[in-house]
Amino acid sequence: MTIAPESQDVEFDDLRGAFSRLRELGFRLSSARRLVLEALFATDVPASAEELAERLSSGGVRADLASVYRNLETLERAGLVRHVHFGHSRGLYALAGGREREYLHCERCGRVDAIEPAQLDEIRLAIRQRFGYEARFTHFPIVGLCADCRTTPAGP
Amino acid sequence: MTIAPESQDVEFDDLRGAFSRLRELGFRLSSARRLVLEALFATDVPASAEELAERLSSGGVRADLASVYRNLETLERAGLVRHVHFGHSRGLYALAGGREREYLHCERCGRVDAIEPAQLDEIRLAIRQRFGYEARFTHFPIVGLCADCRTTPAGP
DNA sequence: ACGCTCTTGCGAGTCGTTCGCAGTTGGAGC
DNA sequence: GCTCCAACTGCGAACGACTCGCAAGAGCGT
Repeated sequence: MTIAPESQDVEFDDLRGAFSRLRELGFRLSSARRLVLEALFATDVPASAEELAERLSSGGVRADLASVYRNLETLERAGLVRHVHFGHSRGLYALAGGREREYLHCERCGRVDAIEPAQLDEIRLAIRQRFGYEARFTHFPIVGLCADCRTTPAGP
Repeated sequence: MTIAPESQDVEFDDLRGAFSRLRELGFRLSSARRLVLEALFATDVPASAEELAERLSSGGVRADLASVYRNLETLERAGLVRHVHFGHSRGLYALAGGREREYLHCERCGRVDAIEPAQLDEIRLAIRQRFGYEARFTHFPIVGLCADCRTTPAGP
């Protein structure tokens, strides 16, 4: 999968905004869809499809994993959601729009820093000037050694 | 998978160097192993495990895909090989050491630029100063829009 | 309230990668 | 050069993370 058709950058700051954005694009606001969005608005930590499915079904709503995947794909096309990969882990889903973050990941200790896109603008600019690319660290994080691991002698 | 135990950065510039590095670490130089390394030295384009397996068997050597994976893992532990991911594609393997490259990937047109690590040092420095991370774009590339795609109106 | 379509649950399938195991082989030591 | 044994191999089966096909169900414009 690459990034989907409709997914221009969208701004929205709350559930309502996300809902109406969905409708604008002609998608239905099924209850599963609504609940997935609510679950994502309720946390700042990216969640896997499985976690989201569990959250829904523990909230009393039947939630088939395949449907959760289909819904996440829809939400991603609508520009409301994004997913990230850390290492070789499964995809983790988080809100896009005003809630979008970019990530730094330490490959030694597993630490993840979620940062506001604006904080990366300087680096984005340097990359653009040197290589012509407008970079985004949303799907793949910036990977490396964090300050602690960098200064600690390589353990096993 | 994260990065493996022995895989400190290693320098080596030819097959011999790679062979002796392997032996130093107590790994055997099986013919399959030798051929995988030869195949990687013969190209600059990262190759999938399957492609490597085919290359071996078309060279007359039986090459089970599972063994190729195991060998690539060994070579990766030895610091001789790395693998990259572009988008959601399978892992692609390439030489490390003096032949190591870092990557830029356009998420719109699929273009990949392989660049010498030194060319990224300025950006690496900026990231380290701001966030403390020593970044490496070897496992995950820098993802974004290349200059062409950036200036072309979004097509479908 | 109706009906067209979009969505859903379920079961089965795919793809890339890994595992278990029994047989094979590289290479250190003689 | 031969022996021996841990390291390696092929094979088949398993794995996790998705994805698909289909028949049944549910939004929502009218």
